[in-house]
Amino acid sequence: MPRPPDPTKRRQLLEQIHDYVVRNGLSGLSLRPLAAELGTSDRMLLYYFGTKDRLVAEVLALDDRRPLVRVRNRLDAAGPPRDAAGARRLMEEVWQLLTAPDVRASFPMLIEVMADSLFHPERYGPVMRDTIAQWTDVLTSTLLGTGMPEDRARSHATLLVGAAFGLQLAPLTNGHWDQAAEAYRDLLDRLEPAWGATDGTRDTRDDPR
Amino acid sequence: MPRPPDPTKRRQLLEQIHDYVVRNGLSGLSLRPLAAELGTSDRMLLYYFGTKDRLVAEVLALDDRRPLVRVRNRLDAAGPPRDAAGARRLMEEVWQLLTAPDVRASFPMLIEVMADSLFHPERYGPVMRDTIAQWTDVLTSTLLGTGMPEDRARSHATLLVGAAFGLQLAPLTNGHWDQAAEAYRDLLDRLEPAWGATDGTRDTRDDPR
DNA sequence: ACTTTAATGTAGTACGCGCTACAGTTGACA
DNA sequence: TGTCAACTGTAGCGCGTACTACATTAAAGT
Repeated sequence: MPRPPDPTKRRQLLEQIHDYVVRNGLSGLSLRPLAAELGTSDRMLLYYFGTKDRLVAEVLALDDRRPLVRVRNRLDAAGPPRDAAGARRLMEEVWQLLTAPDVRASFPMLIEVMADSLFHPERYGPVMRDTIAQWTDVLTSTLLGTGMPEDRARSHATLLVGAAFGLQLAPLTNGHWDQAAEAYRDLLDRLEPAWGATDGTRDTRDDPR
Repeated sequence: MPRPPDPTKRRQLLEQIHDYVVRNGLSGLSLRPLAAELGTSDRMLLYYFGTKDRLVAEVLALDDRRPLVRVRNRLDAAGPPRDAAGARRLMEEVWQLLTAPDVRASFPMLIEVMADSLFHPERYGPVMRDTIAQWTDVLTSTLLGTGMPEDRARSHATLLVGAAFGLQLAPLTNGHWDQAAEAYRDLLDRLEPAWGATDGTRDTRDDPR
């Protein structure tokens, strides 16, 4: 009901809520326990955010914590790879970004949101619906920069995104992260052999010819 | 109306509930709307299943509707592939099984359960925790049957499962199923080139097209 | 000093939830 | 036909939920 006149405190609160949600999930989120852990009251949360739905929406819209945004920023910053080795390095960096500790920590929540938006597409609306599509697009355009034909770029991007996503699921349940990383590297090796394989060991520092 | 002691009606009810859950999700499942759509009452559901938790557990344990069980049965029935083409055919059949309409329809629920068990591992306990690990094991042993070295078999299995899973997610949100199928086929082509070509001893990666 | 206004506490409302107590109702069988 | 046990409808309990009405504090502005 009221407008939020103190943006910094609101922002700080929002980040704390984000952390809580990442740790505890979104499906059973309840204002009172949340508020209790933040040392405040449900009354205050509603004061600042008006409604639970709006609160959740804002948590999910915390741009600088969203994996897609990070990946896109990184790819944009790097620009199109100049050679095959550069493409390979970039694809490995995508994996690095997606498996960074905080991104990894937010994956359960991300999956939760995806599952929920499959049943209720209107609920988190544009926030999530096209997440994977966006990833695919970002990767496709990057691959296009390597001179790859478009259909192959799109197919590869679809595969890379799907694999990167699916490969995160297994370790989340059983903790075998190395297997997933190895499988991803294996995929890169075989997907575009011209990119050059790192051949198992990881002494691949950038060697610009 | 009341005729039989139990088991058939209970079973029938259970299958209706399964369908409802597949359509409407599990996170917000509520006995009264569920019962209403089945033309009965919450009272009856609790009469037959005792408690909501037990009801859900039984829904998830409907073995013959679980994708993993189907895949395993199929692979068991087929036995280890006799040649490279057989392996390729089997891997394509895995995809077929995982994208069969009813399996596909149950994917959102499956993802939902996985997300939930990431936050609450005890909730669906052994039902789900090792699902992906089991898939990987099943595929690994199948690939071992082709004479592939163990580490490669495990890596490939991890990759195939991860990709098959991840590739289902994108189309669920945007409906581009052909892209996913194509990407999976692409993966098979490149993962073990020997599968696509004539028998021949499997060789390491080199020139595609 | 007075007024305004943002911030917070207290108590409560209306509702949906899982679940239960109790009272029938029905059908099989003696 | 009467009895018993399986089945089912009705009403409601206790609880947690999002959300609100009202009052109070505290500080800033004039």
